[in-house]
Amino acid sequence: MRIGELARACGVDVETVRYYEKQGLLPAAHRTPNGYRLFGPQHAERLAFIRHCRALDMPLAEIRHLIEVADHPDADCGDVNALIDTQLDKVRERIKAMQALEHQLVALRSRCDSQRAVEACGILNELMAVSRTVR
Amino acid sequence: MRIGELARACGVDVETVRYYEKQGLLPAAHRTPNGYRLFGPQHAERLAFIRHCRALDMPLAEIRHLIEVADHPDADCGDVNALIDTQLDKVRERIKAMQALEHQLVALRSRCDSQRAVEACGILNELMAVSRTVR
DNA sequence: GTTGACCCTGGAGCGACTCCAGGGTTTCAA
DNA sequence: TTGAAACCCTGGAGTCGCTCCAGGGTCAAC
Repeated sequence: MRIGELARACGVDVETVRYYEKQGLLPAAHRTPNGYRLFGPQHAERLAFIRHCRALDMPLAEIRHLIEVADHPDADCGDVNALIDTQLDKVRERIKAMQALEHQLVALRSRCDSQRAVEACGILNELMAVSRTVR
Repeated sequence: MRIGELARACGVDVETVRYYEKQGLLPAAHRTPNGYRLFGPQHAERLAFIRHCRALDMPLAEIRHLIEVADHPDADCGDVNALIDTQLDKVRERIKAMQALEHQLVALRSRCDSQRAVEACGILNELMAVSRTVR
């Protein structure tokens, strides 16, 4: 199949497919005589695998690692477990930070609920006041 | 004060201060005869303001907007409210996505808890299986 | 006089794309 | 047969918010 078909099948942008190929995450496609890329089902499978990992917010470097491991069926899978654990830790940390952020924004938002002059805006005053304490 | 002192006072990297100045978020500093930047307390206040907004994960463009609004005390503060609301929506959406991610990763991790050959690794098998359904 | 801490500029690098210019090819219909 | 739309190619620049680097200058203390 051509690049557009592959991209559509996996819900990816055409440019992204080319990017993955350039980065070596996707094996280089065959070419038609006019230079168009030709992909097979194994490309689609790998692309879907990459997208699934990306949906889990793994960086490309880790996905590359995972692919390498998967290509050596005799190796030990401890690496994979560790990788998932690291990823899980990162995600949990980010959730915590985001929730703290949410609380701060809610508190900030409650300082001003009406349309007034900027001078009297509770939000701006709050932001400014915090700045002043740091000075 | 010189750039290092300002940076230390606000817990920012020196490079970051120069970056903000170049981006026009911080007004251009005065210079000593030898070319060193000289900052006043109003610079420190604005830098702290920027950092506080960044801690709330606002993009620099929005902070720039906020600064412009704050510089016109007669304007209406509805913009500020809307900006905070947008920010809050974004953060909440990201929290939801991150939580879904966490669940997926936990489910994935539970598929393999021992050190076995990659071939039998539940995690890799799961990732591959999902890829296959997309094909 | 030399060591170390500080300052300057301009430019490159990060991650994961996304977009663009400037071309060629295929497919379909009028 | 012509022409338009949809597809494909490459190489390179742009995005965001920094961070780092090379290659220099300045200044105070020992």
